[in-house]
Amino acid sequence: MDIVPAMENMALLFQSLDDVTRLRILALLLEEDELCVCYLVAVLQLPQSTVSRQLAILKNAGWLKDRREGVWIHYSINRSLGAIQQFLVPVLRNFLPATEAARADLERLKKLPREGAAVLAAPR
Amino acid sequence: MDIVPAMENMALLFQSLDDVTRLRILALLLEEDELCVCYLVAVLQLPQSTVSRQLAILKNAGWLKDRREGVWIHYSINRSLGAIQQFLVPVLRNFLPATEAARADLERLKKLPREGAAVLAAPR
DNA sequence: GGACTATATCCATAAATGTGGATATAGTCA
DNA sequence: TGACTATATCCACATTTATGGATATAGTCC
Repeated sequence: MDIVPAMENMALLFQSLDDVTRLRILALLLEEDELCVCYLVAVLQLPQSTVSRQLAILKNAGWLKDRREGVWIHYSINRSLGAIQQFLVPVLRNFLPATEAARADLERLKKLPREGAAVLAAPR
Repeated sequence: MDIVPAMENMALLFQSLDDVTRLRILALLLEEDELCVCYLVAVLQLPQSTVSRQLAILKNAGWLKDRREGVWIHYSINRSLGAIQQFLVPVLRNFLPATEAARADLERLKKLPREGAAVLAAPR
């Protein structure tokens, strides 16, 4: 990783945003501080393997950070983003929440039991 | 095309930026008002079919505009960009020219005979 | 019309990417 | 230890995308 991002890295960064599932995840995490994978699976209504893979891609691209708490792994927006990403966050904040997909996801999230409560048969 | 861009369209927009060749073209056209395909082929040092195809993708994504002048077709940045693209242009302006690839391309462009002159056996 | 050139499109192929079920890993609780 | 759960990773498959040579299209000049 150089000081000046190479063009190749810029392309990879944009590539990390070219998938609807990834954008849906980012839209959710721009609103909610932190979400565990099981919440995301419930909200996105996609197979767990799919969600997990896309989370890994976003984390790998530097967008996300994860934190383990027992069995759960919570994902959140990385606070120390790269230079380009810092420019892109306002773009995402401006346009993602206005999309129908993001609106529907947030709606679904609000209907779920709050953090700490069991979502999908969480450990007692 | 809705007033509010759908998430799918956002993904497609980012996808149009996920290729190094396309970023190189945009970097050039952010500096130079207009360039014909033959110039781009000479500067990018790629097969004409490859350049032409990527130009079509950028044009289709709304980034570029083309103008025919005889046999030549000149491409330039579309001045009426979509809302998201208007946000993205400053990002591109900030980061693309600093890359080594863009610097080398501009260098190569400066060494070519100026517009109006023949580049590669242009018609007399 | 014929020769020539710039550009777009076609085509077959190779490489990359997404998908979701199955499996592996790791933590919790009794 | 054993049962259970959350998450990551594996795998086979389908889809998409990029590539560049070949060909088609269209304009220019004689």
